[in-house]
Amino acid sequence: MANIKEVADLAGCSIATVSRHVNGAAPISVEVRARIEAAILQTGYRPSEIGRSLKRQATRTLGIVVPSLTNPVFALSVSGFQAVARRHGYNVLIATSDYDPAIEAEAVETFLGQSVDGLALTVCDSLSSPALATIDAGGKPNVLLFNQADMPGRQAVTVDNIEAARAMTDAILAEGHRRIVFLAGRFAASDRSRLRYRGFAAALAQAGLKPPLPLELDFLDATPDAALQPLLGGENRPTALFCSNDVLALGVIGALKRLGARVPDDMSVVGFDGIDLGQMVEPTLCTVSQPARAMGELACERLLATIRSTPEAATDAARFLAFDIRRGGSLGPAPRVVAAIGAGQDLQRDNTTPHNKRETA
Amino acid sequence: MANIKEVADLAGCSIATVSRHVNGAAPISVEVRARIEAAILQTGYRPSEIGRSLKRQATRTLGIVVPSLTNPVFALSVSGFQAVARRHGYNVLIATSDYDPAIEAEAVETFLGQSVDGLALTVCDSLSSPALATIDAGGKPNVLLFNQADMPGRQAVTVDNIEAARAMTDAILAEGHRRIVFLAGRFAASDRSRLRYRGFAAALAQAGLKPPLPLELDFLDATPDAALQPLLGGENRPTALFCSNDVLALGVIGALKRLGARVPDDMSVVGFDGIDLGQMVEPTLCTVSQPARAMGELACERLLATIRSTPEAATDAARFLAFDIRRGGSLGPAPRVVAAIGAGQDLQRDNTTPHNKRETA
DNA sequence: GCACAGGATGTAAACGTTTACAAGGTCAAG
DNA sequence: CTTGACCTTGTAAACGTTTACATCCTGTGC
Repeated sequence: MANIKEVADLAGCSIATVSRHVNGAAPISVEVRARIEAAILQTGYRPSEIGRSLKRQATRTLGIVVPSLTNPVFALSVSGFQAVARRHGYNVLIATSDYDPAIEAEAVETFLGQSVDGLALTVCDSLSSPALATIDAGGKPNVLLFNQADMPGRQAVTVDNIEAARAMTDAILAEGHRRIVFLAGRFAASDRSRLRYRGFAAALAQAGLKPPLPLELDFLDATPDAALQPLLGGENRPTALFCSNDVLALGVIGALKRLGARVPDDMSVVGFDGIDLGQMVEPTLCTVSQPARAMGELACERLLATIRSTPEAATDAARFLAFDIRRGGSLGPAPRVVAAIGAGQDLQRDNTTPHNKRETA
Repeated sequence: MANIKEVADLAGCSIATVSRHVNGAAPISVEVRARIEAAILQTGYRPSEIGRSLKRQATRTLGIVVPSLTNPVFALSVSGFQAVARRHGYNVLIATSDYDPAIEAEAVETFLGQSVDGLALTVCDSLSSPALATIDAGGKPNVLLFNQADMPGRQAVTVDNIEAARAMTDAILAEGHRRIVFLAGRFAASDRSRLRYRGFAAALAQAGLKPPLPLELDFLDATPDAALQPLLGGENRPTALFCSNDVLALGVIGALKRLGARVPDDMSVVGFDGIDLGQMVEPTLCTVSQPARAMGELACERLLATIRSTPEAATDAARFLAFDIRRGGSLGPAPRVVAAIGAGQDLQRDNTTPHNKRETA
């Protein structure tokens, strides 16, 4: 509201002097300083960052685009990103794409219009993202988050999705499972899902098994019961489900319970991400844990380093972070006798372990 | 990068004409239009929002401050807020206060410096918030989210926390519980917690019971086991716990299980917020559900209405939204025989309901 | 007594827009 | 032919800063 000119007039000096005082850019005589301070107090003057940005050609603002905030793994990374930005005096503009490449591109467009100093992105598909192309064209500092680098030189903060999924699949195989199905939420709209499936398929192939096609579930549908039903019948039903992320896995576990299946006795379920919630449910969720908050923090640090063109940043731009196969009650040994799940299940149980034994033991 | 002048020079016209074309503000002859479009394509020109903002004295940017993004109830509201903002062509700056009034105030300060057009806030304490005072001083459009209005005329999107907690407490009492403890996360840093406690205490008093003091847990501590232990011994232990929010409630349920208590047979637990996760765990969480996403959306709509000074907005500025007492398996009847919980519990059980009966029935 | 250093302040341009106002042109009505 | 209406375009000011450059003082060293 009050601008620098008002303050200057009130203090009886020029706007340059006020600016210098506000920025501590030059020594100001005590008398003038006192008058300026009084004027600032009286007018409630606050320097306009937009005036500054215009002059400085830098906004001290970063943009971050994620598919959604309702998946804790993204919320957590945004949280870390924002915390680091704040610590360095940067603001954060946020946008969610809802897994839609068009919205994603539009968000990037908007952010570029806002002259953000840099961008962090979790895109639907790093290989075909129009958003990424736009950014590259403009030469804005940027970093991928959760996506893997689509080209050499691209900064990316992520785990190796293929290797992680392979390791998790090996863990499932080690429990004796032989029929495992990969469930994906938004398979088409997530390159992470596809990479994880590749790791899954590779592990199965290495074990001499033919990997079944992934089954796509719309995980915005809170009750995937109907979609799951076909997996529960027959002698050849799967005994384990690899869900492409934890939110999906928790939804699937809930659906399985409603359908009368015990997890993990009748069906093992594993996820990917390592959200906290997975530790709170029973059985606890077996999953691939990635350090989401730290990833958001690191993405921000890399981005700031790039903006300040600290060369150190570029060094291991795309090196993978460590993941962790987190054991949990939702993965158990394959049942020795496989029975169809559903009505009449009680008669067919071959395992009478109490539900909570695993956790309270 | 490229600015309007470059485009104008390349197109052989004045910057005013380019501006008019970009904004569709006036008819442009076909030839000139073609030249301008070519120039824009060639230069990759994108109008600078910061130049616009300076001229227009409006940024089309909103700020939102919440305590954290890791609590789904806030993440969800931010998500709704951002979606509505986007739909109206507004950007969103985000900040998290981590329940610290100082950070909260600093964030508001920063946002004002950025000349946001309006602010949505979930403050620690609406009655003593320095941030709120700052905003009022500047006269910026603003709306509280989850906080109740601290003064007449303040816009606030929230449920009636006192009434909601009272209703939930009545539901607990109706199950026969007589010793109920209120557990709060960050009691000191959340006016919502305090209001909910007041409703809780009022309901108990009305039932002729003396409300015990609230027990404060640091819910950032993932394992509140030690803090909970004292509540589990003796004949006079509580049989129900009212947690001030769902995240805390889920943490408490997890801890209780580890400590050997069955929920709800040995101990009932209820929460507040109605996060989706509560429906995925077993037993499902009994809670007060508030429509977090819709609240974020409404907050944004109210804010935009205020910015455009549509009078309609001010009408029911602070009217409460409806809440919903969501039944769930975590609230059961009070045990007829109360036994201490811990080692040897198996011998003292007076209720042999299978763990999952409630859900699969 | 003079030159010069250095401190404090002012002047004005620049950053990228939008827009009031002015001006030029074309055309139709009188 | 003149007038005015209307369409298209240009000129220049304004938005709020920062900062190079200029200016004016004061004081010090010779």
